[in-house]
Amino acid sequence: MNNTPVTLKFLAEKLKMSVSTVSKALNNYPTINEYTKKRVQEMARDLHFTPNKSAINLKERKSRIIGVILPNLLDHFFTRSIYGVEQFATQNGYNIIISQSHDDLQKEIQSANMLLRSRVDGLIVAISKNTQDFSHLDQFENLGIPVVYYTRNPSFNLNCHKVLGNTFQGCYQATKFLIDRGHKKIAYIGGPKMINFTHDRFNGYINALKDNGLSFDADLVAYTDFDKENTISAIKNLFANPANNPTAIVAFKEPILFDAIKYLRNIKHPNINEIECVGFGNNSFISYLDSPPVASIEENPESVGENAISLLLKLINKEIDLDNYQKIMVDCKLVVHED
Amino acid sequence: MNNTPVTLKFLAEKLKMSVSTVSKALNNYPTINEYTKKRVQEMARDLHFTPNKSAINLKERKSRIIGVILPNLLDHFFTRSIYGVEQFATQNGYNIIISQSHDDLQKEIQSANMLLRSRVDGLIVAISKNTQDFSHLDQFENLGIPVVYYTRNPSFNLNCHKVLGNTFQGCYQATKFLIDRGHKKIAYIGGPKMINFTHDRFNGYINALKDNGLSFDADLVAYTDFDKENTISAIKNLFANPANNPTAIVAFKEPILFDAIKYLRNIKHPNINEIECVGFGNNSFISYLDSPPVASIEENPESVGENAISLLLKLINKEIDLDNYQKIMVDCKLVVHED
DNA sequence: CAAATTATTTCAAACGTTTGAAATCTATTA
DNA sequence: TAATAGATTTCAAACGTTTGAAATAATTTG
Repeated sequence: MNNTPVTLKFLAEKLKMSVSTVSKALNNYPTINEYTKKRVQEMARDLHFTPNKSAINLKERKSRIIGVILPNLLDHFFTRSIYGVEQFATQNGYNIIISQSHDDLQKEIQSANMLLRSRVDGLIVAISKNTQDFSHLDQFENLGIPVVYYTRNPSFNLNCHKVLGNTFQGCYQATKFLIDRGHKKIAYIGGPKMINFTHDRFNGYINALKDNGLSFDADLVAYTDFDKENTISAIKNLFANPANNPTAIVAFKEPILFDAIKYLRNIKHPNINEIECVGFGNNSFISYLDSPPVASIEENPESVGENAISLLLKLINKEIDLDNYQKIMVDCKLVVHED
Repeated sequence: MNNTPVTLKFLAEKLKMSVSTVSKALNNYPTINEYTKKRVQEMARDLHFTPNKSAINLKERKSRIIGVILPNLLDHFFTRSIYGVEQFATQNGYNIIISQSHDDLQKEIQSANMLLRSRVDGLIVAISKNTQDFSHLDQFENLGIPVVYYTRNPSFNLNCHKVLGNTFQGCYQATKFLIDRGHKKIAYIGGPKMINFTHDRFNGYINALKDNGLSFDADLVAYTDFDKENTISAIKNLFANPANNPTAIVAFKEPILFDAIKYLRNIKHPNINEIECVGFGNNSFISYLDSPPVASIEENPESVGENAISLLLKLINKEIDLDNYQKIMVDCKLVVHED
């Protein structure tokens, strides 16, 4: 229970020298005598001196903290992306404070304000489902604190920095893959229409069809808002009319496929073993499923995170101007599941 | 791009009053005139004054930040526990900095040092697999900063605060559940022997057997270190001798069961549909499996997290003495999967 | 209306650093 | 050996708050 905190002043008194000498010695200033440095550094080590970050932040007018706001940590996409952010941030001497909005605008505003008070040097944010107004985030840019939107972003607004998964390319590739495997009737199950990239993915699907001489059939397309009931009914519709009879499915998200597969097994669909599925996610539990998806669209969340923090750091270091808005697309990778 | 930061001084100049009046007005001091308060607060709002946390921390000698060190965020147990921690911390005006050790001691030491520099007011930690030496964590307590170990903890050391899942009770309950369903030959697949609660869980299993008049059979017990190959071979062993022929399995972790189920299906085990499994986890993907576990042992990670932060806050507020070591057990709940 | 209260505001130091400028010490040069 | 240059150390202000003590203003009292 060492009560007196070990500060520069404390070290200075012990060593009978001034606070500035101690500070400079620890920061390896060239004007400080080598022997003095050695003495100071040894004493600092022995007494477990730990520089007070608050004091440094106050003095340097920065915090070396990056704020991250995201909907939640239960979604593997986000936790994996955090991995990339943390890795890169730590390497560059930054810490991150993660704050979950739980897809609630009020909570997101609270988080933003808290991070503003903490004087974060930059912000990485995946907005909540119902963020329409951005004033709580705009305040950062108004103060010169860079903001990078990643994944979930204000799609209509071009005047912000964005790092996104190239969801068009991912969906295109997946559809093409199924076409190459001989499928002619490929169904598409999309996500909620208000989510940014619902459209991009759909376009990837459409374009792949067109580029490969398949015609688009509206009856092969369904949407779900991820609600289980909703998903099931979308799937039912898709298979209701025997004229459709898709032999393959591309899905917005893998869990949709899991529901689809379960449904098809339940109704004992005659072609269950021929139907091939691909979805966004690459969930590690796939290998335990009985009729697993043939492939997954891996969104490389770590890479998305790393690109976001890397861009943010460039903005912080003024290597890129704040108003020189960047948009970075991170390619997806099709992972084929052998068995 | 507002360049001059809005500080108390800035407000004071605008309002032609002293910095202390402004400060006290914002903090609602009773000695400050109501009208003055109103003027100050309005100006602060209009100019988007945001108090500088570094300055406050420096002055108050605390950070209102709680450090959390955990192995990783990919494990749902931890992300769910974070939910509880964050919730409770935010309610009490604390922020959390999460740092992943990736089960690497060096990284854990780094994280600890970083959090020490950040002058966290308290620490919650789930230690890495190979943490034997605790000096990097002991420094916190030496400085009077409370540390609460949760889940993964130094089992041999009683002189520390701990919040743990009641893994004995969970395993007991699960085994009892299977016994009540008529099983006589219940296998147990345990985790790595060096993990703290491997023993507790095993004891839960054993005690449930004994308390219900079943004799313990060493042939029905296997261990795995979670490595896939290792798990498979453990399962093989269990079913190799037809004399064993377990009709139920209790597993240390659900993924073990997934492997087991997959294996049994692969080898077309004759009693596949009669074998009932229970494991720790309550993974949401269970519902998609073809022969899913009959029940899950839900460890209530949110509650574990909440208990950890709640204890930590009591230690910070000196409602509990630092050396009055606490051990809190959070009960598990058996979740039966209907179908 | 001066003195005593009470209400309100301001002063000034402190928290723990950093850093340019000034001061001091040491060694070199003429 | 005094002047100069170079090496090293110290001074002092600043970062943005908080807060007890001191100062001032406004009000009440005798």
